[in-house]
Amino acid sequence: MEMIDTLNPKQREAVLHTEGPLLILAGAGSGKTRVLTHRVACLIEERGVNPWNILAITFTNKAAGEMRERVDRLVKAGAGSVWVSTFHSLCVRILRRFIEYLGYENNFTIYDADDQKMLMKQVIKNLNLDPKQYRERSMMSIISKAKNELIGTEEFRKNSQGDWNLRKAADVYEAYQGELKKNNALDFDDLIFKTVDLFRVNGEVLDYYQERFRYIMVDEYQDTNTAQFELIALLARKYGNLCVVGDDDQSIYKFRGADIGNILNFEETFPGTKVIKLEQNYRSTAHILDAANAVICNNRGRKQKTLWTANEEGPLVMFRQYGQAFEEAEGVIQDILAQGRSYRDFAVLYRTNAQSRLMEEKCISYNIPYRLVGGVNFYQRKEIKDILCYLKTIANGRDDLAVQRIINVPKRGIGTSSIGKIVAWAGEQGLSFYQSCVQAASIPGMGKAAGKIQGFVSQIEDFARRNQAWELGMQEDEAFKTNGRYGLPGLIRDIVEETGYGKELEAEGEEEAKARLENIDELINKAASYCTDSENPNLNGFLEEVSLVADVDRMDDSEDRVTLMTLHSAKGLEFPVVYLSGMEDGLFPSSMSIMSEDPTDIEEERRLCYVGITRARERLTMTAAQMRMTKGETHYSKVSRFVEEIPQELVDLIRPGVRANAYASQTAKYTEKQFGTPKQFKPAAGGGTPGFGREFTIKKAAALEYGAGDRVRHGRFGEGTVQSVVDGARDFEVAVEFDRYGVKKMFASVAKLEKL
DNA sequence: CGTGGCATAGTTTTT
DNA sequence: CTATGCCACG
Repeated sequence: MEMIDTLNPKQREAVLHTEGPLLILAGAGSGKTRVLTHRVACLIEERGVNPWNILAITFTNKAAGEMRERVDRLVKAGAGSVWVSTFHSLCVRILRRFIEYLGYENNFTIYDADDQKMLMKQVIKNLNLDPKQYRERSMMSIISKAKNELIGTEEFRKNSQGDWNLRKAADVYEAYQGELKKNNALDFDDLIFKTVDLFRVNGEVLDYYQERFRYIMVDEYQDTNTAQFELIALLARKYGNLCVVGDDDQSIYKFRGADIGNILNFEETFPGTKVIKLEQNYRSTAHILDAANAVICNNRGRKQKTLWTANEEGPLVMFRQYGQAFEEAEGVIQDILAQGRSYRDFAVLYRTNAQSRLMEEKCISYNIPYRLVGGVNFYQRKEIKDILCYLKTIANGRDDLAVQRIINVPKRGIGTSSIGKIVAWAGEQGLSFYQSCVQAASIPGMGKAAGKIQGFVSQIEDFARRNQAWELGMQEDEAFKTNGRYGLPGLIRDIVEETGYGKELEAEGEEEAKARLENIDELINKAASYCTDSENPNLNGFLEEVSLVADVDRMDDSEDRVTLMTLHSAKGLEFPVVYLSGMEDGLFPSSMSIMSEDPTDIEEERRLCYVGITRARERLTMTAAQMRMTKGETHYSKVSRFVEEIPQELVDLIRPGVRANAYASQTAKYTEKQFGTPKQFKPAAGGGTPGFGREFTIKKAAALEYGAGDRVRHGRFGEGTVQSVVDGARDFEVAVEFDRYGVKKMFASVAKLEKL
């Protein structure tokens, strides 16, 4: 396994430790994906593990895709059998096979946040609760929290004794689950919850998957919630080969139920755990990393570790404060233009999606191509949801929500009163909404609307017939697969045309309608590529794939564009040049976290800041505005406390009325007096080696003039004693105990140590 | 039954 | 400020 030579000792250790529980604490940019992929390779090629028995879990499809690709490249045979998947798609696959044990049908549909909201609204209405007092939002978050904690309806009710409000919430929870079940639907949290449920209820199914997944790896472990933890723990219980990779400093999803305790207590939970820390960062310049460390070390309750790098110092971190928020946006955009590098090298990050607007406007006015991640998800757009609801109705008439959404879109003259009658009839007869539609003629008092409803039903039936013909035909005939005759794209086109949906949009004639039609075209393209890429394309498979995509997943980096996104979306990504905008107290950290009684709320924000800083490879600029409009009011804010936490000497700062560190213009240079020998910072050429962090050119010396025990001097860390010298493949790796900075490891050629 | 106008609430972050 | 939702009128 020659590729092992390219790993550093710690990485190598992590790769070779294949048996038993393993916790890899991987700092930002320390090459964890590399370790994971090599570990898979090691399992298969060195340990003789059947690829079929390996499971790698990630949080996003994008991460899963990247890992899949790299495993395929690394492993010659059998890589395809390794199961690389997100938590959610793993669970969907399991549930599609075995959910009948829980009383659902295996063609269940998956509800997204919008669907949940609609359903919740109905539930609150049905229970005759005051919608002012019981908001969908807060009810949903209570239920979501419960599910993430694996608290089912009965247990929730038990816990709610004594608290009137909680008892009401228990009613809502129960009714909500009842509706979901009636619709044969699961929400996102259910996917995990029900899978754990399944494993607990049915020992055979659990055993089957325990046998199947003898080696389990989990990425971004710090962001797992209780349900996910339990899922993994159950699966790993039999063989105990569980390897988790994470960084407690990058835990940023507490609001979604992520429990940082899962990583902090891993060693206690899994006795005999081997812990390996990856502390060498290959991504960022020393200045960027120092800034990140300076910020994060203000947090308590973290695993002690210090990220270090052998990379160049790089330019100072820049901080710019502007007057108005639009001036901030303007400043960022002009800075981007002034650097004259590829647009794809830049990312502008912010705390809240609302901030994207100003940046977008400036990009448009300066004609800068940009890619917006997040905000309104493609699949949440009205027209896309409409079409998808047609498809859902065709696939599974039991999804009442979907049917109700489209029954009068486009206008068929079926109004709220008719729909009310259908719902009532369905309730009386114990039918689904759609079944009730089928019987429209027998519903009392329906009148003229009955014919219209029947028209709708026969249209759906017609589509369903065509789809069935395609799905059956496809299995016998390869040509069907590639949309040669009909297929999914054809079905969507027919829906748009035959229902009059397209006509209705065209009739509007507005700019917006045109954009909608284009979006539908994009959906058709998506369907076409699904049909070609998928082994066994079918309608349900398509709906499933579509319901599990996040926005980052769709981020294609082939085009040369500036990336705009939230700090949360940026996790796991890296860019040569990063802007952290809106560095204002009250915005980042958010006022919620500042007001909060719980001091760990601020710590979560700080971790978010740490994530943001460590996305940058070469150049980091933080910006803030003194004034910003929110809810129609101008707010004045102070500079974010996180900025203040960065030592002054690391920052090139400009703010109205204040100057420090002799402003050094766009191409930062840095002051000799502070850092000793100035180094020429040369940004590596854009689009370098894909995937793994940038490394600056290293020339290995033939031999070193110093050895263990010698006193040496370093440009930045001062004097120290050499602890060890390891002759690595590419360079000597030297560990030095500095008098003032503690132990640091570094590459000899980069560190340029001077023997005393 | 559909539309247009007005009132109100809302901002964290998302698989 | 903006998006959504509700109500009243045609």
